[in-house]
Amino acid sequence: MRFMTSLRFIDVVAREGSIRKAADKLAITSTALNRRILQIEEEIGQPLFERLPGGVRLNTAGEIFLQHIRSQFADLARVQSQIADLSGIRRGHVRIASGADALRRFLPEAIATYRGAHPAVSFGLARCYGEEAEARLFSLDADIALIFAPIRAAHVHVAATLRQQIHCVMPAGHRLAGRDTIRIRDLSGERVVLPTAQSGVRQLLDTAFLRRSVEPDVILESDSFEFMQNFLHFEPALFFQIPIAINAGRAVGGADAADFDERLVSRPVDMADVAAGTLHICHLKGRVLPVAAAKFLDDIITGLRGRYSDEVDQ
Amino acid sequence: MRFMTSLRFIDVVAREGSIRKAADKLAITSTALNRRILQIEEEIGQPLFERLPGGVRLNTAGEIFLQHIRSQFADLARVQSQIADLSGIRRGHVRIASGADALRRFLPEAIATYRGAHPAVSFGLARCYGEEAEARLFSLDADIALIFAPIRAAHVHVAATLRQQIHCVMPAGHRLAGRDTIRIRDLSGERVVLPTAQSGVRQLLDTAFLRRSVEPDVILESDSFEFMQNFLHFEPALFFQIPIAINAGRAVGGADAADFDERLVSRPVDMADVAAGTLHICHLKGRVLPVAAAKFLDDIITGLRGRYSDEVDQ
DNA sequence: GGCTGGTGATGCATTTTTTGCATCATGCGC
DNA sequence: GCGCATGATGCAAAAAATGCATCACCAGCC
Repeated sequence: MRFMTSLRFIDVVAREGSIRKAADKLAITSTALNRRILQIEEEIGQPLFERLPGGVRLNTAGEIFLQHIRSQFADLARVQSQIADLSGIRRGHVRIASGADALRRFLPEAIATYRGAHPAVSFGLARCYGEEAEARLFSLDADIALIFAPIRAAHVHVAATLRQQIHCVMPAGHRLAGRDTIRIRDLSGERVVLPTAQSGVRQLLDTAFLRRSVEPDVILESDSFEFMQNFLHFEPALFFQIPIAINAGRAVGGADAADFDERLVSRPVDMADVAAGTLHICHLKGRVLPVAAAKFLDDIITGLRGRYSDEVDQ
Repeated sequence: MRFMTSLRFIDVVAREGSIRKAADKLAITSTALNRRILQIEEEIGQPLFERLPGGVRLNTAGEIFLQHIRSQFADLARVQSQIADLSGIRRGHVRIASGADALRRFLPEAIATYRGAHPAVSFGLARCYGEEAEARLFSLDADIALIFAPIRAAHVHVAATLRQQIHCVMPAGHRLAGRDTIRIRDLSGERVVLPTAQSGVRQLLDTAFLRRSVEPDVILESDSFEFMQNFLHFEPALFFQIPIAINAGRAVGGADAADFDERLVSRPVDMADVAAGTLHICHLKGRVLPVAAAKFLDDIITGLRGRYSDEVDQ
């Protein structure tokens, strides 16, 4: 879009914090970029950046204007996708910010299914924790966010929630594998593998450990569920996931979960010990999503309701 | 705003229905304008106009895109007003679409009061009937609408309502001037002056006449309240208004309404005959108004609540 | 105190883009 | 069929954006 280049430039300058660096990134000279910015500032009637010896930084007016620019871009994308939709083929690009839980099985399957119906739609996925996911919604770098943690910011609209009980995953031969449910007191002294402190699963577990005064033997912390799961093949230990991370939305069980690692079993942690967490499926409040994103959002919500019925709220 | 000229051009072409006419209006040649449009269509990837022998007309994609353009302009205005507000002085331009009722006394006073506090804010007023006012909100040609009629469109957000009983205005010496309230049956055969059929007041009256099988002697129809009121000085007749049109929001009475024409008196029409109408104060649903418009809206609503207390709803 | 390495701003020549004129092709109304 | 309107296009002139070289400024550092 030719007529938005100057605006895109401002966005890049703001992100880079320097006109010269931004010019490099944009493959133009710093002087051309500088003059575009000066021109826009003149048209606005006020400077948007404060000039520091080490570069530039947005002032308050700039912050307001940048937010406007980003919303314009997002809205243009929506309009383009809507126009493309007129010709029958659904086009577009859907940007998702997701925690590590949903991207294991659920999102790959959901995206593949959607792309089966609409091959012209492309996807972008950023793996991040709740707070960053919310920030991405706000800066319009993401259309949809899947957050397994409480929602902090008021600008986030929760389109649907999915209650998820924490499950304990262990080697098939583990002494706790015979239980139907796992109690927190069973974990005392057990070797456990935990997600990092920012993770929603970890926060629920930490609360439970504290409340029951249980101190497990934490032998590994990681932000990668895949790594932790593979680790269990080499050293017997317990680790924790929510159902959606274990198999793409089907009921959790032993043998019937075909795509789940056969050498591992998962057992729910007793609800009396650990409260169920909530997966929030969100977008930015007040925003009209592009057609592709809106339909994808619909699809995953109806898909989840079909599989989880009771646990999905809207 | 240099970077939006092409978009503004599209808006003008769409309104004019012809590239050449639009080019005249924009003081450029038709070829330059034509090429700008071709360029944008190429960037979008689809034509926005269909070419007819007598000019151009938006196609579906064009309709979508034009709506986007208008919302961009409105949003830019909001951003500019917000940025200007940073410097302490409130600037901006508020565009109001109002029926003839509110612009008699209420709006002039409200605008003057507001401008007393914020002299850098300018106003635009378009007098129109309900349906057009709603269209103006939608096309972003108006920020705020005051409509004394039922709201038809779903895209209109009603920020506040004001119930208004219809009053009958007549020369001080009229035989009905002695009554406390006017009954519809009193009007049978009386000479009356009525607003045009699109007016909310007229619609309420027509319903009442029909229901009570009363046929007054309609000697004049007009869309100008001022004209009708002045007419009463030359030929005794009855005409009808709502309180807000008679005096800028104060209780309606005889002598205490100082700014009301002294040779005329107004009496409420009995509520058993004519239902009270509703003045709707609205803006476009989902839209964030510019600072100046938002504050003005607040002001008039709180102002009305102060005067009318009971009849104002939010 | 001066030097270095970074920043954004500016004058001037060059390149790219936009504009205007003249003209063409087309379709409606009389 | 003619007149008159429309939008599209080739080509030269005007305008705008760009790139180069350079200036002015500031922080950190020796």
